[in-house]
Amino acid sequence: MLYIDVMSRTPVYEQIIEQMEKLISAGILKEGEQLPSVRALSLELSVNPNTIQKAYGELDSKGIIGSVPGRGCYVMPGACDILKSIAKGKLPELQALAQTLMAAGVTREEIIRAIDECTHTVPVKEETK
Amino acid sequence: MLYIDVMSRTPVYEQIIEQMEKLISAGILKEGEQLPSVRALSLELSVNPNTIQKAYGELDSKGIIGSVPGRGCYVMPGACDILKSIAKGKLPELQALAQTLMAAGVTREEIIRAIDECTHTVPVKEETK
Amino acid sequence: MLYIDVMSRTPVYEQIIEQMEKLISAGILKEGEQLPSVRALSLELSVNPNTIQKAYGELDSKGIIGSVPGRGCYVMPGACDILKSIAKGKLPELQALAQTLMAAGVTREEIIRAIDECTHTVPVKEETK
Amino acid sequence: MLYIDVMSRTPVYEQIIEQMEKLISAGILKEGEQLPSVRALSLELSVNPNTIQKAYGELDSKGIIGSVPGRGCYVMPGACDILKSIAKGKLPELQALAQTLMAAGVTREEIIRAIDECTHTVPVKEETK
DNA sequence: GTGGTCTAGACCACA
DNA sequence: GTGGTCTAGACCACA
Repeated sequence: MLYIDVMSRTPVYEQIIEQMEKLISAGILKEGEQLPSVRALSLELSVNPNTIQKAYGELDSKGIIGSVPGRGCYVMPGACDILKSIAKGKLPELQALAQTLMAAGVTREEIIRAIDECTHTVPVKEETK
Repeated sequence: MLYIDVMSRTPVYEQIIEQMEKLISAGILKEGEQLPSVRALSLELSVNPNTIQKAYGELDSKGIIGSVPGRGCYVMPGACDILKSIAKGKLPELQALAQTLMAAGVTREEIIRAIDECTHTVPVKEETK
Repeated sequence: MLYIDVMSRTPVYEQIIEQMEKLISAGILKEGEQLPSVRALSLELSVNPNTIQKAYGELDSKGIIGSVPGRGCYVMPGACDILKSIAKGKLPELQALAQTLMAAGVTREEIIRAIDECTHTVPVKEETK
Repeated sequence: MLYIDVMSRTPVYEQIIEQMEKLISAGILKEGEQLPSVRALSLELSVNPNTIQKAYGELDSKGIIGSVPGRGCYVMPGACDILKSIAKGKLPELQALAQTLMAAGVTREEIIRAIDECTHTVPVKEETK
């Protein structure tokens, strides 16, 4: 269900958070649905339970999942809305990056083209490739 | 000339690198021009000389500045081109961010609007404000 | 009769205790009256019988209900008085909370207003019922 | 500076959080000021560094302190405002408690008296300080 | 020196 | 079985 890149610079617990959030935003993990248990996921990913706990803890404190001792962790109702508004909160970060690039001489068009490239993974119209 | 934010999470040496690079891209520090000495900058910013050394070292290894033992550091000819191509190398990072935002439901238009906002600080045309 | 919130962080058996106690304090379950059986309530709430057992056990050990093996559980005479004195025993908890809030700058008036708000659900004057 | 009650039911890391927050709200730890380091506090309180880390991590994610790797942790500007608004967010909890007490027969007056008792540690009249 | 991440493993309350 | 807390201790980047 999840994939961990041990060599990556981004911490394991963040990789887990990111992937869980994508699964939820994509509707693969639905609101109200139960997540794999800390121990189960720890075994599946060969990662220490504490690391899973940390990831789940952060998702919980964001209000995206609710963790109920003795029963498990669940996707909270409203999780998708929260995720979208958190995402909007990251626009300034993207703005900062864009500004840096443009300060170095990259043009607006080059930036937008890059965004469109990575984004139109799904064909838009007649790609006669 | 430079400003260090001690509370910031980005390491001091990176703050220095970023600002130096902006000064060079903007043509404020011209190619061939001499940089402040490690000691001078360390005093001016109240920062450990090692930290300045590290920033200059990285700029040097990128080929943006050249340091001549005994005489000082100079902006290398071609520095601006290097900076632009490094900037282009950061496009994937921006793509990753954009993808994350769109996965969470932020639209292409919201993203482009954000980029334009932060970017058109310089008046474009008739601002009848 | 009772409602269980599976997503809640307060344990199921405590939810049952709280609601039973409210029913008794409110006089809906009168002293001497019989409670639903462990099995019946377990089915009605889709909850493990052990959990009901635990809730009833705690009510029993507080002296609020009495369980007669083979015949069922009954609200004890004097239950309301016990509940009131237990409630008074929780005043320190409320004091602690109030102190925390005031330490953070919330005023006495804001606190009292909040208490009055949530409390005056029942009309204050002339109950010509 | 801090006191840990090992026998308490409230987790050590929460005791640390609560006390730090009180010190900040009270102005004893001022905004911008540096906190004791993770290791120093861990030694002083005879508590595992991870536990301190967890406490500091939560304060950081609330925006009350900022922790800068390699340099230390600082009280963030605006910390007191955040603490007050968090405190206001706890009013519903206090309302719930008050409702429970009143449902069991405790009167409004008994509750307010309790709050005043614990609260008037500071003399009420003529502070000719 | 500073904070951050992670593993290994114990023990707890709760279901 | 579930999640939560904590210790002991390693290793990392950064100042």
